[in-house]
Amino acid sequence: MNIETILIESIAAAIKTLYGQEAATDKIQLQKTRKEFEGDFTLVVFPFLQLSRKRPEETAAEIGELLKANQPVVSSYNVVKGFLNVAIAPTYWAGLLHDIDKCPKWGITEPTADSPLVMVEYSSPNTNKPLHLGHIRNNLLGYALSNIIAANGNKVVKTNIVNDRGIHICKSMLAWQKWGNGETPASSNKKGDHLIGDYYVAFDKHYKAELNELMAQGMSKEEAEAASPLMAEAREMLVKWEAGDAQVRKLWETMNGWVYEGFDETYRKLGVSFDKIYYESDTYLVGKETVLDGLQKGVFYRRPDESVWADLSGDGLDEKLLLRSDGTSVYMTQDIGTAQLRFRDYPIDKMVYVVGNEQNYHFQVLSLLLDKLGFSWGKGLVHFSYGMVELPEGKMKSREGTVVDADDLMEEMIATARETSQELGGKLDGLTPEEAADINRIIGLGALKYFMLKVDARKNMLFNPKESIDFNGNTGPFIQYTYARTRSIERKAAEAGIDVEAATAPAAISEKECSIIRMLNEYPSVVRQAGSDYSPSGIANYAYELAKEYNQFYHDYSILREENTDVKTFRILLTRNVGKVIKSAMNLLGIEVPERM
RNA sequence: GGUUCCGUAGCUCAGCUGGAUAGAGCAACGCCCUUCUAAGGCGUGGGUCGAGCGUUCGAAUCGCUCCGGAAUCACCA
Repeated sequence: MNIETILIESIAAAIKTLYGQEAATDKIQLQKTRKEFEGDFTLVVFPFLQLSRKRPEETAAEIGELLKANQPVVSSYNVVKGFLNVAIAPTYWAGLLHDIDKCPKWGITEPTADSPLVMVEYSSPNTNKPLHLGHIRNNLLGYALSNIIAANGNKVVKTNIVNDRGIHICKSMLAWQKWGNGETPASSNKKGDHLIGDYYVAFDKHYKAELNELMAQGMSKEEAEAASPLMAEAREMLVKWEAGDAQVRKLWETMNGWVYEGFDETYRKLGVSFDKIYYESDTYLVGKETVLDGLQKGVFYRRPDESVWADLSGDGLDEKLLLRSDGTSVYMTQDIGTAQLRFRDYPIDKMVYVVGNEQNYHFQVLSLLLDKLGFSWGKGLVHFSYGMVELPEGKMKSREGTVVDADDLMEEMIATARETSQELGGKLDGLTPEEAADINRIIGLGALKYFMLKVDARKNMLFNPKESIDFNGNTGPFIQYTYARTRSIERKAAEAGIDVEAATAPAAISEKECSIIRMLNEYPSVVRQAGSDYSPSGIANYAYELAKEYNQFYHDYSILREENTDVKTFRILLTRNVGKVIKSAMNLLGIEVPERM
């Protein structure tokens, strides 16, 4: 039983004894005692004044006195106004540290055979351009979220839906045909996704030139867009693609293949992965079938022009198009098809979509539609809606060339980590160049990942490329640095032949040590909270608080040079578990942690 | 216009199931490397928590009304 439960039960008993009435347990709220006061936990007594009919100070003192008398883990108490601060016996904290040490996966709940299956969709790229800053936020959030959900005892399937068909990819294909001269990733030594992205830009450039020319001949913008031969060719290509034209399909497969190789490299570098990838080229026809099926069942209706609609006015929403009058599918149709396929593949209990908040309305509609179509998880689907990453100039605009490329950004972060460690001097002495490079990679990406994850996902966040991401203060590297210190202490303790297992509770434990153990004790509930709130930032901020607390401890107390053997081994035990929890928290976030730095 | 989300220090952000004097980091200014890793520690300055009203013993936190910003409301994806 954890310490908070023990206290709450004792307090309930104390109130019963003192005032002869039961207090609702949810009224008994314990919080961490603020730093400026003495004690570990604080009880707010205001809610019990009606029962006690006494002044707050008196009430608090009475409860405190009874607690101290009846509950051995309570070593002392003090009262400030209506706040009862109770201190927990250091021996209790010492015992708790041993318990935590014995638990290799502290805070983590492993799934069992009958745990619910949660599918998490994230990333969802288009195959016509490389990944950018916005995708980085998406990928990091999606991956971290999957880990957090899994750590709460769920089976998790990470999935990615690749938008591999449509007019956008035809544009790249057409441009490559026209101006590519057979260029390949190998021939130009360029990542496949970047190569395709370049042709997408090339199309846009030629298309614009064409429009300008047509407008110079006296056409309006709309007329020019309708008359553009280039766009007509792209549309024609899409029709051929849908008809299964062998040549177009061949080109499509080749070029998408290049893109996937590029994406794989980016994903690998970012450290994210998927259990199952779906392609819209496979799901959009299923979506069409599912919609027609729904039409038969009377869930949807057909208009005179043959288009198919869902009427959601009963749910406070509008009418929504599902199939165009020419029978082709729209975005929503594809998502329905993807859902259908997934449901065939897995016994999904809950579906989580990691998609930007610009699509809030889309997912509101999707949830209703899936429910109407009979998907058990439709109503309860979670749209994990995250905010945009903004630049100081505002949103990223590919047309204005303000897009921050994912690969470039990662490289820059690693380069900055390298420069920083060189400036600091002597940091990576005695390591092979490979080891040093790996540490720089871990630190550079750690800075990037933590920067993205520590912010509440719902909020729009600002990224200033010019100021680049910090390595000091509330950052990934600070936490990694603290971890590296704990590992260094452990290594030295092992060299000295100290048996940490044999640590016994020393006669006295400092307040700082108790406070750190209290934080370690909190970890399971932090993980649980993050799981129910879908909040990677909760874990991130906890990891920082813990690292900060340990850093202060590290600075103010000697560990290895401590003379008292009991105290020394106890502090090493503390260190070991701080390291364990930091590592666990960072792993949940998808951030690696270096053994030294 | 309808809907949803966001407004906390100069900047980037925590805190929000109501609780004590609102916290970090960055930036500025001091101090601390003969001591287990200075990517560190300590200190100083910096706030009408967008505004108002309400609920209550108590509001950054809950409710309502404004103000400011973002997203969305396509036979685009």
